[in-house]
Amino acid sequence: MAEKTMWRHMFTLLKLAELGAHRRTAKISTEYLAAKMQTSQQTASRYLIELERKRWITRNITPEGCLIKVTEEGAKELNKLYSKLKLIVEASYPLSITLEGVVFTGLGEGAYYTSNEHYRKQFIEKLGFDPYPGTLNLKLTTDYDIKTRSELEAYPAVEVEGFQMQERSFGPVRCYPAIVQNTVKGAIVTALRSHYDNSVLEVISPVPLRKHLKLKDGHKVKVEVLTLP
Amino acid sequence: MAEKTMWRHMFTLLKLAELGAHRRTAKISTEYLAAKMQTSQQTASRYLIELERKRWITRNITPEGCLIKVTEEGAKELNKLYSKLKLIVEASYPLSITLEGVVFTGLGEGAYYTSNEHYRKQFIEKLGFDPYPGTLNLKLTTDYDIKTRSELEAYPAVEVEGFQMQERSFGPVRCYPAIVQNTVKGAIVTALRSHYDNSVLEVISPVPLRKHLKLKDGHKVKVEVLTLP
DNA sequence: ATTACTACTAAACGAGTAC
DNA sequence: TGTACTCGTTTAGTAGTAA
Repeated sequence: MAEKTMWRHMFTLLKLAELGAHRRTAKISTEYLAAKMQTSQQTASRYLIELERKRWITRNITPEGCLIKVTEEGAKELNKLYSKLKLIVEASYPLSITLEGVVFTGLGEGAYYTSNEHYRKQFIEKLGFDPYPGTLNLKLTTDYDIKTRSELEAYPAVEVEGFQMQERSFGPVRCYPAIVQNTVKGAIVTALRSHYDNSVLEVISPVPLRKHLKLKDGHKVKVEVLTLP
Repeated sequence: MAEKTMWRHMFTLLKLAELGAHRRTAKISTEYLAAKMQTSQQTASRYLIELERKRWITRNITPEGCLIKVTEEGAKELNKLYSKLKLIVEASYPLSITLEGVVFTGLGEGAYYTSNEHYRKQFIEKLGFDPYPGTLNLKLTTDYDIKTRSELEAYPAVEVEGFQMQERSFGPVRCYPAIVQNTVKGAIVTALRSHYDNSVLEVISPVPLRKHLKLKDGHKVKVEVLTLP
């Protein structure tokens, strides 16, 4: 999903696969491919050269046309696209939801909870990272964000179990993996405390988010919440 | 699968769906989309305008961004791509195989068989067309084509049953829907007669292929054989 | 903040053609 | 036949900016 040419290449690969070059060698001339792709012979030729460079196909050029086979790597690309589409088409909830909120300073209890060994152990195991002590608090301001956040509650989450410690009881926590400001890995946690209503988002991350993203109170932050494992 | 811009649009639609605009309304600014697509804000804006024109999405432009939802029509496009990929990725044999052969004149028995009511009835029912009397005979000349044709035998075919008529017995026929010269609908039929070996391809079609495609003996013809229903 | 226009630059395309 | 090069043309992409 990297370069810009990716989609032309993906399209070409798909066409070649349709024409029988997936899992077997097919004889496909540049002109034939061009007709199937509704482009010129020259362009089809260029595409094949590019795909060969990318190692998505192997070619054996003969006087009657190219013997083309999609490589393992090429097949992997088709599979990746297929999986992505499968999730989108078959899932009943979106793959990701982006929320935006304004940074504010909380009561400082986040550090206590994220440092708690019972929670921490589960975060590491279930989210794949050791949370930096503390949570980043975001206030959702628009109706859209508040509405969207409440939609989120219905989607499956990573469940972190509660526990009893001495005479205090710690409730269960629902987490969603998330990407903060399109760059930093983290998660949003809900019901960690009951102090805040659902116009507040609490974000944890392996790195200190405020320092790392140079955030101050009042800054706007985008969080892309991922709903599927 | 028509225009050239199709793939840019498909890519954009897929991204929007990933960002949550599938089956729900998502707030996605042109700048955010641009970052996700690794392009400029202006280009993302253009894409959205184009998608809206195509009615693949609906937009509600607000000062904080666009409220975007993929339309029914857009969802249908995603589904189409998904189905196509599903066939390619999950099927154990290719979707189509293209063979090339040289026109030659047979013994003229094809007309007798294709006109036979027992066969004809089944062709109409199972292939969806009433065959023009006669078959187009193609001689496969290259090793590639002969080898590919024999691969074909292993793939599921449309089975036309044999029958007894008076004292003669007519054998079963295996058919594969096909597209002749990239334009004309038809089918290849095997075992209609045992006179020819597997370096010969017999093609039937609702139209008179020789006349329709202005074919003479010795002309090369490409037949795209479809392996799936 | 946004979106999207205009004017320009960069890239892709395809006709002609060599091999 | 084939493929793929050069090169002029067309189209896509972006910077600047208005609304």
